[in-house]
Amino acid sequence: MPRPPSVDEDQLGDLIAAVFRAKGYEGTGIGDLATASGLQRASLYHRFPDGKEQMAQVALTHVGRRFAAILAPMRDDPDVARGIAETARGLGEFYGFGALSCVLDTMTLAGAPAPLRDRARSLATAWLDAMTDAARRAGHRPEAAVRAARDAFVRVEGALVLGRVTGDTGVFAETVALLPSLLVPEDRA
Amino acid sequence: MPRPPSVDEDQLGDLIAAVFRAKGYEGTGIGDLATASGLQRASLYHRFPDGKEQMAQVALTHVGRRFAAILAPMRDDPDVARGIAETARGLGEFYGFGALSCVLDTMTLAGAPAPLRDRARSLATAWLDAMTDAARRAGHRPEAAVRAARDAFVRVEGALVLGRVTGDTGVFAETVALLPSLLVPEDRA
DNA sequence: GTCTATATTTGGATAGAC
DNA sequence: GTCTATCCAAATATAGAC
Repeated sequence: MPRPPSVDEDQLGDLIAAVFRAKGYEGTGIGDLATASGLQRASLYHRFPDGKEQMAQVALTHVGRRFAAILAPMRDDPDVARGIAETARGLGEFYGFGALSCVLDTMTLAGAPAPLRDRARSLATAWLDAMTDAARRAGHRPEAAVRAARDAFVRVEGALVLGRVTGDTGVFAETVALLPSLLVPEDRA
Repeated sequence: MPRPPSVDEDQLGDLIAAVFRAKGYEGTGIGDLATASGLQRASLYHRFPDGKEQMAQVALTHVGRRFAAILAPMRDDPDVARGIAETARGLGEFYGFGALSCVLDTMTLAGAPAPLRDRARSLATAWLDAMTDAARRAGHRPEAAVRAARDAFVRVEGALVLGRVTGDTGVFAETVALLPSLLVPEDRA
């Protein structure tokens, strides 16, 4: 009878994604993934026959699923402002309140395989589109909504870099707390 | 008689820094640096006997010098607002108008040697301090100056990530153009 | 499906001639 | 100071037993 996996697909995706997002594509070794997952390297190749690049794709897929869940309130809550606030909380938690990095940053350095970079771009676009749409529904004009979403993206990514470089996670915390005021117009907050 | 170097110290620092900033520490190979510099790998080891980590330190030192020059107007110009505007232009150019990455981002991923991360932090601190000081002299109160500087840092770094991930460099251009209004109080602009 | 053991390639680093 | 040639360790990937 088939042997059950020692870690299920989703757990494995989570563990792998954590390594890639901290160390980037080239900085991540199969040994790092083995250590993080509790599997031997050969077992990882059994799960992902196409090797490291496939493992990285799995990491991005996992992040995409996590992100979709985080963005859901902003997209679905009839009270858009409340949904945005809930999504902001989710983002804060997802990024370890400023202590973690973003795969969109760390996995897109020059040297990463083009398919990975493409996938990262589509993740970024999905996130930006979701914020733009929410800002629009919250009362922003189309142009202002696009700008607000870009601004939110820029501030989150920049605050994560600041946190990693200086060790100060406070700016990220403030940034996340500020997100609703960015995406919801003054007079609708 | 001693043979003159085929590339001088500063040129070499520039070429090496360009590779590290694009590919990060682990993503950069000695072969990449050799290709970029036109030297053989062994020649790089002659220049930098302590190997890759020393080469990365040289890259950071070079970036530190470039940065000092870019920050000079903001620090020295008696007309602070004018100096800030000039520094902003310098930053825009240094980052290839949004097409390049920042070493503070790419060289600080988990896995980079601690001394490198320390050096990157001190570079970031110097930049933040310079902006804080300028904002203070431009008329901001101490607390507001600190916040303005952090905001400027966050926006620049975030816009560079956005540019790398989505290919859209326009946001970085806008960000740089906006820097003076961030660092100079409304009523002093 | 996971493991131990191993093959193969890459990459950091060195030796020594010129 | 730069080069060719080489060493050696690390990393990706594979083979085959359980």
